Amino acid sequence: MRIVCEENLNKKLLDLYHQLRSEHGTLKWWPADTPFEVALGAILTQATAWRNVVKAIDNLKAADTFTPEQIHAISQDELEQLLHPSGYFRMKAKKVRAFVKHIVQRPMQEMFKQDVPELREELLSIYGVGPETADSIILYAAEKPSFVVDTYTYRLLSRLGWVEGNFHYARLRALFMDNLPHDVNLFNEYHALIVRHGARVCQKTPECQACGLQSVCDYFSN
DNA sequence: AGCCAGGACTGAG
DNA sequence: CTCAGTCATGGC
Repeated sequence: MRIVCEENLNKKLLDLYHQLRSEHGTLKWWPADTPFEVALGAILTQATAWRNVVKAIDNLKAADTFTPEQIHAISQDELEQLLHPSGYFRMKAKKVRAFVKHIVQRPMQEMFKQDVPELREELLSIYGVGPETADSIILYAAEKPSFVVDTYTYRLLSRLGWVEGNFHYARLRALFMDNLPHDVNLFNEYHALIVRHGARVCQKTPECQACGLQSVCDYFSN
């Protein structure tokens, strides 16, 4: 992946942000009540529709198995059954177990005392936590400025013609973080808007030649 | 009836 | 390091 146009990326990224906001409003993510629920959702939503994640989380709540300690106490088989509707349930159970094992020994609030680079490294060291999951936890649970990138982000920028080539997480994240103020609320809303845009608006229809959001397409087509 | 969803890990070249 | 294969359910 390479960045096509380097100049004025700062302004372009802010313009795109405001276009998305005018289209979708203010979202104030993440759909969860606690930092642990954010992390759980971040792992469960890997390559999975959010509606299926909700089913799994509801199962955990209904079984009164929703604290790190409670999840840590049950078996792999039991966890697999509860996570079943979220897909990849064997892998997800393994990942969730690795995560709770880590934070039972070292609570999230302790981890969150670190700065972003150290916190990110620690999260990445946990089995099942890759770059997007780590950044989601940092931004939406720890509330520290680490930009979250996903396939929707790549599609949008790719269709706008700002990047070319294969998806590259680190370069895409750097594109945002090197050209925007490190503001938690800005990063929060920006990623949320991109996902909302991608999931609800940007369909792969023939008429969607660019990104699918008409105002964005119109605005950046000149 | 396919196609694909807010990825990460593994092994091969 | 780059990349295909693997994991799996449920909604449209």
